[in-house]
Amino acid sequence: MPPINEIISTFRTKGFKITPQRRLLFEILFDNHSHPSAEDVYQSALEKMPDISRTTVYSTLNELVDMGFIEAVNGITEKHMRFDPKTGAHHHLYCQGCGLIVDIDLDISQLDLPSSASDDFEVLKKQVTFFGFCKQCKSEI
Amino acid sequence: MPPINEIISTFRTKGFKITPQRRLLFEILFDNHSHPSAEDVYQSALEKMPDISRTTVYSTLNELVDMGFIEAVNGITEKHMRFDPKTGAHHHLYCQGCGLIVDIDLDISQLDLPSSASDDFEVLKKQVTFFGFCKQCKSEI
DNA sequence: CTGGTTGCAAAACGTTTGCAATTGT
DNA sequence: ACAATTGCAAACGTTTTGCAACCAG
Repeated sequence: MPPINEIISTFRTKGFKITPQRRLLFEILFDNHSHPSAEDVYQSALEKMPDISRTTVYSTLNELVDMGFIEAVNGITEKHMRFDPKTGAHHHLYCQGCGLIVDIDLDISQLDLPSSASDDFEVLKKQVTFFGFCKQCKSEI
Repeated sequence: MPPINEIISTFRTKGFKITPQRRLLFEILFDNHSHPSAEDVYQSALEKMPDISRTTVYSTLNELVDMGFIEAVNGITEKHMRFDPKTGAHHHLYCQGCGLIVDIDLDISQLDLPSSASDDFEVLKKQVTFFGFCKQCKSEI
């Protein structure tokens, strides 16, 4: 996710308006590495703006995804979507106990599809997910 | 997913009964590499058993997952869950156009968490997903 | 001013649950 | 016979939508 000023200019360029709600949501997401769900973002927003609605949170998240400023996290099986302001190539570690997601930088440029599959498929992105348990969850089993 | 006989014995051993519905669902899933959703399985089942209910499909899928005979596919972000009768370590290729999922056998034993992360985390499984477009979807863009 | 935005309530979606009737063993 | 299973309908949690009032530019 780029600096908030850049997001604001892009929104204005596209004819979107900058409301206090959107400004707050940009701030909540900027540099946020917790991979929050929409509900998490809504709860954070409520602290500073008690009248904000879920509708606004969902629609702003969708706008940010459409513009490529944030991404939905792939690779985990949860009932709700989680969002990631880190948009470059990276990977994730996922704790199956508490749902913790940690960004992992790892070079997998060597890793490629077997040629049998790659002839028929154009790969745009490849991503590794590590599943397991964090220190705390491990100790609670 | 092991032979259907083996699944049936395990069900019986656990005190579960073998109904025509369950038998049909086992057959639909056995050696099925299409990574179907619950709805896909339900639609297939309807063809042979027009009165089967979604409830039965969902509960049988859950039982099979609990017993480890099938797995939920992780690595992709779709609104519905997809199931995989192939349960050993393997990877997936996912077409963002049509939702095609193809099993990929790939050795990633060399691929590990950076030590910074691995100290605090017990990795049980690591999985690669290749995102992109299949031949057909590529040509339709 | 005026079109984009908000927030409410209601709908949509996949999935789960409570329960009475039915069935496998 | 008796517990397990089925199928219906209703509930669930997350996300989307229709719409009237509101507000940023």
